[in-house]
Amino acid sequence: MDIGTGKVSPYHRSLITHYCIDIVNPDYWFTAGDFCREAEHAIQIIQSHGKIPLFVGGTGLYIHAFFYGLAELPVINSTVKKQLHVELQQKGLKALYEELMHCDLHWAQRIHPNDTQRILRGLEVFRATGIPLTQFLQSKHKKSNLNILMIALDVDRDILYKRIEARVDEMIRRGFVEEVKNLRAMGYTLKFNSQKAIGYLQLHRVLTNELSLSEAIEQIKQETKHYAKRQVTWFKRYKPLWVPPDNIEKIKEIVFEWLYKK
RNA sequence: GGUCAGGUAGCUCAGUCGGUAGAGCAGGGGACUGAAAAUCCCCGUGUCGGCGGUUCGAUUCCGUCCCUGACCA
Repeated sequence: MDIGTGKVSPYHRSLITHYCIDIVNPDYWFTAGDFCREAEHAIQIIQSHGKIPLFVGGTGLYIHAFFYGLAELPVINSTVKKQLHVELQQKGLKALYEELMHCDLHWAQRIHPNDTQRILRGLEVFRATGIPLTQFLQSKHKKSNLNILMIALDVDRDILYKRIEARVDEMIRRGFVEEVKNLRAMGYTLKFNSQKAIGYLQLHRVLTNELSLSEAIEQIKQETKHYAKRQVTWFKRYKPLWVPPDNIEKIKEIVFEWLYKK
């Protein structure tokens, strides 16, 4: 999964060591917890070389989980998850939400009755452990020892959206469809979570004749714009330093100023 | 040229038996504790094509003109 993920090129990777890339296969159910452990490990290596780690990316939950803590939670048995999906089909979401109100009222009140994913999460934790999710959440540990500088790239929305469209067109040009064909040939179909990522999902549907290529491209562009908007919402919350992305000198200046102040 | 069907929110369309209108999508804002490139919440005034007429009152009825589409010449 190189093209559709916008993975850093081998050339750039030869210049700067990147961590947490190519660490799992497409059949692995990667989680925020996995990310925190991998990132922690990477940080230790980087710091042992006397260097400063840079987190680069846009997955709001992963960043949040790493810097602001994640509760200690056991891995939930996948049969519990599968059972819940079956029940969702049979009984409907309302029934599951009502069950959640009985086993974890605090969680149920915190989330919206339409929020399928969080309803399932609350139930799977309770069913697997007998303990409400909200009780686990009280035990999170903060990484307060970290001194971080958060920089966010500030681009006008209409320019951002135009760049997203160009980026998707470029991915297609570079052989994104072929990449998904190859994944299918290796057995990586939509039953794997990794294949539900923006772009992969739509192209799998093209290859099963559920979508035309042009429809898929439009959808990928649209979904990416929505995603970018959600990322901006995450970042705003941390009150980062917003910098013009093309002004490298300005960014360097900010970073050095921060380093010396430290 | 004629007949018919349309012209309503950025787009696709509902609707008003006459009391100035609402859905989906797009767009904007927000939430976010192991699926997160996910999941979900909130936000809808627009000469209802133009001009006349009828009416207390017209986007709605009538006339006329303009535009689009289909069909007939």
